Amino acid sequence: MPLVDKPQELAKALGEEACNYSDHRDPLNVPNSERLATVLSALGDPIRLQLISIIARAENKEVCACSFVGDLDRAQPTVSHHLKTLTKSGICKAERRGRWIWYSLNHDLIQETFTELSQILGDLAP
Amino acid sequence: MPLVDKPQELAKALGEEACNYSDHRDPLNVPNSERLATVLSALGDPIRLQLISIIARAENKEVCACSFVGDLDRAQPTVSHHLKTLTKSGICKAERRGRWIWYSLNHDLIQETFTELSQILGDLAP
DNA sequence: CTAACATATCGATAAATCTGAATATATTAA
DNA sequence: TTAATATATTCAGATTTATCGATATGTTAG
Repeated sequence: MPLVDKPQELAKALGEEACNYSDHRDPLNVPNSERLATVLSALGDPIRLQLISIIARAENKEVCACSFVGDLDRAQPTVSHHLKTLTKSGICKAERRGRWIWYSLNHDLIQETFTELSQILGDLAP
Repeated sequence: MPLVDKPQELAKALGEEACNYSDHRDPLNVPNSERLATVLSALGDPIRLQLISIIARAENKEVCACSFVGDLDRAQPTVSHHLKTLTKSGICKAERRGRWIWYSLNHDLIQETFTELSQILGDLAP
């Protein structure tokens, strides 16, 4: 942290090339950054990305939990743990039908997350 | 994990409503899921999202490291740690100029990540 | 060279996360 | 009700991550 309030002005006064230290007003606020981070960190795991990919490729866009375990090199409680992370973050919806529980993607949340990230990043997002 | 190979066929044979257990071929492969997860988990932290937002909003799309510390409620080594995470994941580029180090966003990587996620998710991405 | 500054790294601690064996819960079939 | 099945939860250990004080490194000014 600079020891003077506005080092760039001091530097200019001294004829130096200075950093562009400036007040960054309205940066992404803390609640929004935390909400977004919850979704993005839920996406940021290889097993969870594979789970999501399996759901997205499924015929009816929903997959029975029993179907995941064989495909992912993880034990059943681990898969269940990751499904819970996805559900808690809002990325997945879980619906019990009889003995089985079906997982599907929450399109709206994912869409919103993409949009918000695009806005934060400015013109570089798709 | 089902104890029979194809529980849905067994169930149909028995006249039950069964889950749609099926082989999910070519799911997102492990190396790709790990590469994507690295970028997404780097994005999935409130402090790092704020860092990114500050860079994206900066006049020249680059920010001197000295400028972050005052804005984020974290000590200098913590900010440096997060900047390293962003740099190692490829999201940020760091360039030293004189005494200062300037951080900018790697537009290409972010663009590619968005695109890959969109492909995985099918038609629900922007 | 020395001092001042900007930033990174080290080291230690606390907290969070991943993993799976064992077990509990919920549902259905018999 | 009992057995079988599908899934979640509990628990514990291992690994990773976040945090920051202290310190090291690199740069510039004098």
